[in-house]
Amino acid sequence: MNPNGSGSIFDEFLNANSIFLNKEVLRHSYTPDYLPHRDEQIRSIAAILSPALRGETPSNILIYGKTGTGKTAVARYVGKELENVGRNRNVPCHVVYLNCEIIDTQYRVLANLSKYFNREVPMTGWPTDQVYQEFKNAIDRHRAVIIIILDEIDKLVKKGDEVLYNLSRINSELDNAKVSLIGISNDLKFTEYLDPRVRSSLGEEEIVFPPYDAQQLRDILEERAKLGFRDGVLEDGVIPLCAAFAAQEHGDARRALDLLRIAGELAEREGAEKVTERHVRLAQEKIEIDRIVEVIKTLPMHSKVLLYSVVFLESSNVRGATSGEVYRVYKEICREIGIEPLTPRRITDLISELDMLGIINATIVNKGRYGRTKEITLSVPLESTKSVLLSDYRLSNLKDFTQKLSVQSHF
DNA sequence: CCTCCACCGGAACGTGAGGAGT
DNA sequence: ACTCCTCACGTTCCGGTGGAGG
Repeated sequence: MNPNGSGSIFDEFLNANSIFLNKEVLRHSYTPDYLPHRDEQIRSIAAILSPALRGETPSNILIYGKTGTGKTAVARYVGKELENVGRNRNVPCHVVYLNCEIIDTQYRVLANLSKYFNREVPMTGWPTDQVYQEFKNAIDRHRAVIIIILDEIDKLVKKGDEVLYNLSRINSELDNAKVSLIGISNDLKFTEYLDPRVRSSLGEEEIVFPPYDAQQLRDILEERAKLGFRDGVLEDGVIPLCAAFAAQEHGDARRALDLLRIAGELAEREGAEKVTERHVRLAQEKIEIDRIVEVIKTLPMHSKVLLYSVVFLESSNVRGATSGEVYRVYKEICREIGIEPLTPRRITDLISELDMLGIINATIVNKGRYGRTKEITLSVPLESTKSVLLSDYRLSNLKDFTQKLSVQSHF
């Protein structure tokens, strides 16, 4: 027994009557066995891939759809099934999944593919064509159909379409193996940047995933909730509310699942018996705040200083400061932390950027005789914004600055 | 009705980093 | 190793603007 008089400090959190049965199924990385409202897409992908089971090369496929429309889940699901059936029928099919957001260069794609077929390739160092050769040798030893799923393929294209060109014509250089590609993109127009030959080869078949509506999102959540939560811990309104919030967010199932999971986590942390609509609203708020914090954290330094100027003015009870006022404070802060201020022209652009991001609100107002300017207000919570900004080491010594000037402003 | 404030925002240009080609 | 090109970020310059006050 520890000095606190209980077993372990984790006991309280390991308590048996947890709300969750299995939290993993509520993550969007989980591939469920049943995907509601995607039968049509599953069927068409299966139909396109079915030649693989006769040892023939399936057409390449491009899958489009916004985030959280089930593209990845469907592709992986069909891939898994194909491998299973192939194994039973003794027709070897390999499905390789690559996320191009992480694996985003030609070299890394080829190195990862080689690794999948047990060819160790150093993460860096070899000439690209040697890795390509290595990969071809690795797969061509056996008679097999290989499906390569390239998720977020648009990220790959930004760095040049050479990989896609090579992969799409690899079949003509192979004797035994057959390769076909599934590209997944949430950008409908990304093929515009492609070489026409790659475009036509890659887009032999195109499938669009429409967004889910609120009712469909409810079905999806019900399905996962059965596996993820204990019986009866969800109040009636919880799932519909999650679905409604996510439906506003262009029918994003990922968002809906996040909401449900986070609502559950919040309830659990409170020690509540049930997940209520209030928890869902709190979860919605938390997701929004997390997003803002992330955006602010990754802002360039001058934008941070600029935002801090707005924060400073608002904490001195100046709401709707003009660009001129904000700029003067900004210059002052720059001097305080020893950096060169940018010109007003540049600041105008940075203000517009912050406006676009929804962090501040800038509206043009005419004050007649007294000119024409933008009135700037903060549209995110003041205190949390301030603390995020101050957590940047370059701004950290502004804590005193706030006090110094806010004392002055009392005059 | 005219002026003129205090800024907006377009255009052109400069600069350094990073990638591709050779 | 070298040049060339592109791109993001900034600056300089400047024409434009809606309405309070004269």
